[in-house]
Amino acid sequence: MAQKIPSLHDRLIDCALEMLGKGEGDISLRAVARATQVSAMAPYRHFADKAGLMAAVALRGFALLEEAARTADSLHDPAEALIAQGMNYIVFARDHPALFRLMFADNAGLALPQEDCQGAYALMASRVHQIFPDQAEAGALACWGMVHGLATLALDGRLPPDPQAERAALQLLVGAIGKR
Amino acid sequence: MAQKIPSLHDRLIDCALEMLGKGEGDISLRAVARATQVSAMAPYRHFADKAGLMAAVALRGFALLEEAARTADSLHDPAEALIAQGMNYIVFARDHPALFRLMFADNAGLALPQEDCQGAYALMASRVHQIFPDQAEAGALACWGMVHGLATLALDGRLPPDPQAERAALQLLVGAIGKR
DNA sequence: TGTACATCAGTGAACGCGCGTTCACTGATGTAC
DNA sequence: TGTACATCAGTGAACGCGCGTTCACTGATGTAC
Repeated sequence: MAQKIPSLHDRLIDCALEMLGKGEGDISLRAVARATQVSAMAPYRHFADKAGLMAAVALRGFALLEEAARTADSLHDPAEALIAQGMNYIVFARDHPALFRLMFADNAGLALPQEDCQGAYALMASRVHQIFPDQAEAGALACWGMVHGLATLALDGRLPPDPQAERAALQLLVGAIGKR
Repeated sequence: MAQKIPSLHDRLIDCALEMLGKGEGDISLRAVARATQVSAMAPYRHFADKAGLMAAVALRGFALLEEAARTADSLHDPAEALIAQGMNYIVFARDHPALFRLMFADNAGLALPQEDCQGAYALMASRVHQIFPDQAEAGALACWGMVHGLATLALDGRLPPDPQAERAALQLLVGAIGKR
């Protein structure tokens, strides 16, 4: 069977992801082209402009984040599953700081289709709904907010890396929601 | 009595704050100099480099944030005071998006003295301690995380502006902490 | 009081840089007849 | 089967831009004697 040769379109995204993975914060279109061993102009065959490429990269990021959330969600106990989701969210951010930042960079700039960015959130909201249907909306916002805040603070060097402390904070919220 | 004439040092900071207030995200050193009606080189008389000026601006931001927290903290009921602090934190971010982003931009870059950035957090932590001494640490992290996360998500256009929803999320956490 | 000198805040021209993007092009591949 | 043409992916030189920063300078103010 024929080996699938990735198109330049996909290779550019892969290279950009890899560069972000190496911690380079601001990546330029030219640098991505360079890393892909292609001329500076080649990306324009596949993306309208730099923002187009970055949007595609961010979408891949959201898919990865959703995957991480789905893995965590496989736990049986609902509260444990919710907490695991949250912890994975934070781990994802720590593991892919530059990508995470790109994904949540001011939405107005990239204008991604909303439904593609909400997989992880939807999973979280559905667990909250299961545990505490009375205040599902506030609970989901609370969870997402806390988890996203801890992730952001960690990336910005405002928190000592201490998963136990983060888990304790999450448990406080989830446990409290569950026990009311 | 002599009118105090602000030095260029202070005027540069003021101008930078004003530019950030107008929503300009990335401000260049040259642009600040231009706005202050001074040559591109003049800032170097007062700051070692661009990072030096930005650090000074960020510090002013932290002072403003602490002030906002202090105002909110004057409420009598401890839980109400804590919630008000959190709401003011979010309001501050919405009112000064570019400044807020600068303040929390990757700490490694600016290297601000830690104690000058923690006024608002300390106030929050002390209320949490008052309400729930048993788990003061996890509670403080939970509160800060949630509030910072909601603020960040709001700035990045991920949340519809809905203070009631944010308050409900906060109440869920604070109420739960208080009632255990 | 006058003079000589040091300090200080700000100027203005210039540097080198990497960037996003434009332009006209080349050569390979597909397709109609 | 051959030929003529269109399409497509990629090249490479060049553009204009704003940036942070350097450099040598100017002119005003303070200070020692």
